[in-house]
Amino acid sequence: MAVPSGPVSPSTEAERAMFDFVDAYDRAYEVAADRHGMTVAQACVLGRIARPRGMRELADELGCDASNITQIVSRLEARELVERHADPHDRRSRRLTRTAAGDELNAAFEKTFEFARAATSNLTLDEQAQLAELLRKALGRPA
Amino acid sequence: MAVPSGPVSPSTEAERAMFDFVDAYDRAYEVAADRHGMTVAQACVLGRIARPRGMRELADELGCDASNITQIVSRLEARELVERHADPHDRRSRRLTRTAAGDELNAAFEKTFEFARAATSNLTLDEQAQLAELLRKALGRPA
DNA sequence: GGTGATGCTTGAGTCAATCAAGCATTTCTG
DNA sequence: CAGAAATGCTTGATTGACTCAAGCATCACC
Repeated sequence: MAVPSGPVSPSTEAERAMFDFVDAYDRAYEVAADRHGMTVAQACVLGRIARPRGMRELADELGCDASNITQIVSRLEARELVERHADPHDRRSRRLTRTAAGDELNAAFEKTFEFARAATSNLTLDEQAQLAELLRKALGRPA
Repeated sequence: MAVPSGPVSPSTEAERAMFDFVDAYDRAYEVAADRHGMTVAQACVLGRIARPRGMRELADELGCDASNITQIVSRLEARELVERHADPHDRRSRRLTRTAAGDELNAAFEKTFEFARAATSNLTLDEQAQLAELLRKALGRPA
């Protein structure tokens, strides 16, 4: 089930458009992950290990418990997509890296998840800039 | 963990803005559900029972197995938020309805999930219309 | 040099989700 | 009309995500 799967009683046309957009994005992400034999959480974690990362770091970024990351990383490690290395500066910490296979799978995933590319390709450059600005403004985080 | 929790190597400013927007939406939804003692899936299902619905119907809409709906509805039913009634026209089928408590909780949830309202309130009416149109166009589903 | 914080893991438990079976009912078809 | 196929839902088994509570090792500080 994509999250949150559709409109929540949107009251305006703009709200409905936002809901539909988010819904389409989430579903596309899920489909892409699945197509590469990953869960959403796994694709999400794998994607973040472009550079060496710590477990804690990822947990904070994703807003979840560290033990959750332990578990997800263990599954990725079992498939030899990521590796846990020792951190030379702190022996409690782990430096996560992607293996070559992990890099490959991640690239394949991103290629499959063409949602954003498709979305932008439906817009002119001007429109893209406009959309970006409006989304930022809507979030209350002006560029 | 919000899904999909952040950018997937976005290559353009517009793509990054979309990612951030979706991420913020998903997180807000999760927080709101949690605040009312529901999971994302539960809030999502509850929200769709504004009018009587069948199990199959919901499963199709959410793109998941019917047995998944059975399970989620059972939890909502245990909390007396929804009820399963017989369908007079098809005795295999169930007509799901919200109880008064279910209506109330759903309303409270929607009030808490102020994401869309907040987002639109950051925009002028003109900008809202523009955003809606751009999102539709990006999705390739012109209004 | 001990005390407390920090980074990670383990174990127990809940929920979401899928698949395979199975039951009851409806619908189609010969 | 009767038998076969399809449909709507549930159950049971299994996997994964997620949380919390504990615990271990290491670091940081006073």
